Amino acid sequence: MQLRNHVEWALHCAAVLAALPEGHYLAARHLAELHGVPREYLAKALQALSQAGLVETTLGPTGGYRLARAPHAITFLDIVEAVEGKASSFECTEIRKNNPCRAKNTRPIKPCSIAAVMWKADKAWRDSLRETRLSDLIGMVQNEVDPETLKKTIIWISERI
Amino acid sequence: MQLRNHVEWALHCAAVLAALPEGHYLAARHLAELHGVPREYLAKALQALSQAGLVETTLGPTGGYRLARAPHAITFLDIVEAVEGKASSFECTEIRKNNPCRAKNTRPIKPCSIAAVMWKADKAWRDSLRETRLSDLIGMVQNEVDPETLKKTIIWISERI
DNA sequence: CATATTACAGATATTTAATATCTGTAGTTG
DNA sequence: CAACTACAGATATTAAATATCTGTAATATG
Repeated sequence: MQLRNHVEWALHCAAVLAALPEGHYLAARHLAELHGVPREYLAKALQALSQAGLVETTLGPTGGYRLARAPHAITFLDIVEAVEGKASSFECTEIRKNNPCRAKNTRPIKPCSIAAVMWKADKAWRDSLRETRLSDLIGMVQNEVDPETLKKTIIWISERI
Repeated sequence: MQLRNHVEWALHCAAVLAALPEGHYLAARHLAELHGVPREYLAKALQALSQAGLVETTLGPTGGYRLARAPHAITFLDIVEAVEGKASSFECTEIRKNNPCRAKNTRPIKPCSIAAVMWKADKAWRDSLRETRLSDLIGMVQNEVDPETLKKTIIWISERI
């Protein structure tokens, strides 16, 4: 069970957008170059964020993406669900109804307790993702990169917005 | 992000094995028929349980599978990890190192805080799965199926062990 | 107004993983 | 010995992830 790389890309892009000066847009082209990922494919992930209402876009030169809400109002879960979907990681296919001992016209089966356990775990995963907001990230990310690179990156971005 | 159907099958099979009378084996063929899934493919999931040491097997007629430990000593996580692996649902590909502003010989990057959040959520998922044991299931499953089917199923199994 | 640039939807191709089956081998029971 | 089992490994099929391409409409700038 692996999350798509879109999730990783979208999270890193969102972290960058969260640090962007107020009102400016950053284009998909620059986000792709900054992270070293294919531009056209990253665009799909960004469009998913757009459809979920997490980012705003504008066209033309100086166009691109910016957050639609304040960083503290966007959680990891928002982003993960935008690109990966809201469906549970466990799908119950009701194999109980394949039991050869079960009469066809038996009354509807009660909820599957195995599925319930799996769904509870899925909920725990989502609850955990909901606990962290983009605003929590800003300090962390700036602290984990070396100062020289951080300085250059800020300049690099400022030249493209 | 979807778990493989092997997970669902393995959990239902384990629930059946947990209810088996002491010392008896149930063959993959019967587990497949009971759940209405392809025998050869289910066998792969059962073999994964065997390799993880969760079930014991024996060959020949009357051969098959039984739990290697008491139901209270086997958790959902044991079974999920046996068939799905222990790798985290989030893989960090370190796209930070693709930053064009970063000098090649920069000292090793500190742990990625985005990955840390994702791994924490993965841990929350696993912690939740570890909370439920096969022994917890026995009562639940017997309560969710109608009495007539349950009775017939117990007989059906008893004729095959 | 003209040009360059953008997001975006949709189609298409490629690669990888999931699903499924088949074959042969070795051990077990009666 | 005959029938049955688990199991490893090879192979085939199907679906999903990954990646690219094309055309369209909107926007800023000169």
